[in-house]
Amino acid sequence: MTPPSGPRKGRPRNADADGAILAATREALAELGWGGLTMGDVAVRAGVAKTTLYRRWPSKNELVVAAVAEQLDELEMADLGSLRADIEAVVAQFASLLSAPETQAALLALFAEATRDPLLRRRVREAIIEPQKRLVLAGRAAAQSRGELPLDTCEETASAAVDIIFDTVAGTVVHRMLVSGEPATPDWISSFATLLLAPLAGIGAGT
Amino acid sequence: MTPPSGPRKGRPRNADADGAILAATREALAELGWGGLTMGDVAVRAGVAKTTLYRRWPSKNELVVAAVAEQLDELEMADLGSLRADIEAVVAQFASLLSAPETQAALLALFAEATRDPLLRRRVREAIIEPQKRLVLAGRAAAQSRGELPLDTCEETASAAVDIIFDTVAGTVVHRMLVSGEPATPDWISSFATLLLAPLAGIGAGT
DNA sequence: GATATACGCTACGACTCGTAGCGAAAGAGT
DNA sequence: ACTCTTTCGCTACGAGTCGTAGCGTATATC
Repeated sequence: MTPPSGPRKGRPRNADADGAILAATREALAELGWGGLTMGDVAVRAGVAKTTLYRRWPSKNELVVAAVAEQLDELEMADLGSLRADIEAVVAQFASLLSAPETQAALLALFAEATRDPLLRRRVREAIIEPQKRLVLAGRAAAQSRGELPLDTCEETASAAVDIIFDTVAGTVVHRMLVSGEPATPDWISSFATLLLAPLAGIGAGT
Repeated sequence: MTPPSGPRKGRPRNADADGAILAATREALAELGWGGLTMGDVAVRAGVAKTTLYRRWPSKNELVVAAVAEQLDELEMADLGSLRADIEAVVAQFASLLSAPETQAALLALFAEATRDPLLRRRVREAIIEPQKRLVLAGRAAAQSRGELPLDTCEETASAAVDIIFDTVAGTVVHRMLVSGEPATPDWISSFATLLLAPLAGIGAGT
């Protein structure tokens, strides 16, 4: 995407431009959608020439992948001392991110294009989806160290559990906020955490 | 969309064309994505002139809404005698529909465009999302009549429950199949049903 | 028949993608 | 100080698309 290591000779790239372009991309995507997003418009918003965009990213697809990936890297898993609190915190954080119109349109538009372009789909998985599974792994590990969850007995089972938990959390929150368009209120988050904890914590362990 | 009631005079519309156009739209959307979908291509696939498309739908957006809505109306809630079986059946049905590339690209592309266009979003909610909540309502009613679930005590609570269940089921399945790209195997469906049943059925009722 | 609509075809203006060429700017190496 | 290399902004271009308009023709009702 960007040159592996900064070029040694010649005029250096404007360091501020990358951030400005990615922010402009998310902004434009939110207002205009994938179909309405034009490279010329992004260039004007970012205050650079259109050729500068193509000098740094090879196509619209790659530009949008970068713009969305940058946004989602903000997520963090807190350790608040209980599994329920951790779940509610990360869901709230995720929901807060998804409540920004920039992120909404950007994420969905990208997923949509990815269904047709296998290469883009791979890039989305690598750059956006897989990195976020770290949240589930961190939350599980913390809960296990606190004795809230049993330790893993089988590597394969544990991996499958991480996948299904990730699908459920990400999918449900995304669906509620982006498709149904309902906000994730504290009450809703609490209900959802209860739903998640029941099968995880076993009989009598939830609160 | 189509004239409120058939015109009384003049040449009637070709009745077969509507179906052919909608099918061609889904097919083209699957192959080319939202960005690659062209009205001219759809017209060729359907064997009609481009002007015929615009005579029946005012824009690409409206055409795709109609194409996807038609596809999702196929879903039905079976009554198999137990809540678990009903859930697994409807999830499998939903997953089967979403495994078709036509539906995948169509749904996501539409959701993405809907995030920017409030009017389109309303049309999507009315024509696609809300009608499917009937599945949750039917499943709950059947389970209540079998004594598997308690009867509703509060109208408002029941409505919120329907919403959260719908978000969770639709969101998780959509996310797994469309975003992660993993198939919904019988094992996965069974695990997911367990996850859903735990909070619903209370202690000791699941299997 | 007269009327009214749908149909297929072709052409059109406005717009976007991604590329190419230009002169100028801003650094690194000698 | 001078050269070399890369980036920058600008303008223009070919190919392709959207959505519309006009034409002649087909197929129905009154």
